[in-house]
Amino acid sequence: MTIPAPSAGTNFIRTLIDQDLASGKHQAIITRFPPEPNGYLHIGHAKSLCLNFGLALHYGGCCHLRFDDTNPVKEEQEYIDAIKADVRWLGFDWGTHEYYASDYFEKLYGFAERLIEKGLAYVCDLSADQIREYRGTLTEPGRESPYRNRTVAENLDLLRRMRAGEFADGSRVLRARIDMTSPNLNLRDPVLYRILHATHHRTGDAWCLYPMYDFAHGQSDSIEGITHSICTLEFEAHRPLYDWLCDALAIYHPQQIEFARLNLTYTVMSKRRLLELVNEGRVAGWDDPRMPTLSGMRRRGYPAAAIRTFCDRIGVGKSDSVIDMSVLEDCVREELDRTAPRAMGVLRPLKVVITNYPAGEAEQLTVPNHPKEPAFGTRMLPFGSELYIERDDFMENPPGKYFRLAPGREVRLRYAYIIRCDEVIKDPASGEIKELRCSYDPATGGGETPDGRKVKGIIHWVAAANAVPAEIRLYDRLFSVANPTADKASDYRGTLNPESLEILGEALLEPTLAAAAPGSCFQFERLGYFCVDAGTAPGRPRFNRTVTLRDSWAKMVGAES
RNA sequence: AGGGGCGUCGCCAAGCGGUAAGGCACCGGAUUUUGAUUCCGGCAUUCCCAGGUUCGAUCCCUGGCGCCCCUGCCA
Repeated sequence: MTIPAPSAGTNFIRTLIDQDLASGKHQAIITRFPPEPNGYLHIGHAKSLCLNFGLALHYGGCCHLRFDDTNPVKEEQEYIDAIKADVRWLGFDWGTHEYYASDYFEKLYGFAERLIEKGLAYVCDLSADQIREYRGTLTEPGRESPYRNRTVAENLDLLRRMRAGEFADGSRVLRARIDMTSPNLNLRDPVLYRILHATHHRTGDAWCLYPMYDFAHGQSDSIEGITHSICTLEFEAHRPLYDWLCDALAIYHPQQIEFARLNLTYTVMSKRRLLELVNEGRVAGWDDPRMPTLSGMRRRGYPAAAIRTFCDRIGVGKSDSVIDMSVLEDCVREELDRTAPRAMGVLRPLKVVITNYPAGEAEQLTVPNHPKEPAFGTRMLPFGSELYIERDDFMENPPGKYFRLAPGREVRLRYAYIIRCDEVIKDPASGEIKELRCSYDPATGGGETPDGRKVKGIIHWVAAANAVPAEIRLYDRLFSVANPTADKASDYRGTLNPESLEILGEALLEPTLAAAAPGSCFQFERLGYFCVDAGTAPGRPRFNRTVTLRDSWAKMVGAES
């Protein structure tokens, strides 16, 4: 596994840590990545991963992987396994530092009793609806619960009986005793524990009492000695509670720091919505190549290194932002240009017969696997009298500046000869072009043009004789609008792009591609980067298009229409 | 409306009182057996607005305006 290089750029969090190190507040830093195992990781998590692990790498500190598993009704082992696989794939190593909030349940419960003993928490019998009523609103203060002044002894007794399973779900909760008039609603006696008779994926039925996020997260940070607890902006209003709890319990007090979560154009980034897309069958699963999940991107062919570069490039700040998808695609192209061997494949084949090439004969061309990197070596490419070219590379009535094949025109077959189109054969009934009759110039092999004539167009091709039939999946943006959730009046699903997946069943590839291993990535010359799908069947490969090449011709044509 | 944040180029983002980095996108041009890559050049007299302090302000002060988050026994 390649070791990710720590980011070169700086940000407000690094500035803050530099100060903490300089002032002697800390000698070393410990961060953590705290996913809840209730879904798969997405590119937004990658930002957090790169930040937290990157900081540890940069400062020679340590980053813990901690599962925030305090809600048994939503969490599953499947997600834990998937999350660990994704973190590893991204290139990060948590060593022995794999933790679970559920490992701290006993300790957390002890904290609860400590709070009660200090008169800082109480058992409340109000229903969920009543608690909401008592909480007040953004502008009006809340009212104190009638159970707020129970004695320490009574609270302790009740909490113990809650733990013992004497009460039904929802009948009682443990609350912090803070201030019902606080302008920060999180401080209006927040719920710390709720009763949940549910089987936990790790602790089984040992508990029927589960801590809320606010009473688990900061405490777990404290237990692990986290120095900088980095979370997203929406937890900003929780920070006063985070601080209050650490102080009330008189435990080690980590510093919570918030940053802006990642948003990407043409996709959604909430686990709830991604789960909906999966459950409603709008995509083929969490790892559908159109999904912004790490597993989806991996299947799509995005290299982990490209995702790390992306996270570096976008920076870390506190202002809400939406990153253009082109930034990610640029990172993917940059990485793949360096690392992907070249190959030839025809997506939508058009038959070409070379009339002056001896029928039945063939030759083997030796061609490079990378235009700039000799270390990639060479491979053999068969050439014969029957070939296939891309339908797009021929036009009967080409517009100006089109320099591919057209009747009477010449074009070079990449790494082979120059051919001229002599005849167009059509289906008499439909008028569809069935085949091209061309002649080749034997003197122009290997890139030679002895007479110095100019042939601007170079196209890719595949020899018919040994062509490998393949299925190619073309992906486009999942949504057809840049910000699917911007319009709060309508459902984001209405903006799903109906053309986000196009399946091409008749593609033809050069022979070497038949044996390509699942997951391996190639550049199909002039088309884009493609990777062998994880679910590919032997004998008939299935490729996913990772990303197209930049295409200034398409841009020019698109601009005119 | 109460509280907490944020506002520098189309999208991100440096900048921390001394006269606006960088990336993506976009537009030119060179090289090229991928209309790819690479390369070279262009792209904010201006930092949400208005006042003020200062020799000097994107950076400090005051007042506006705009956007985001908070009323789960989710995280």
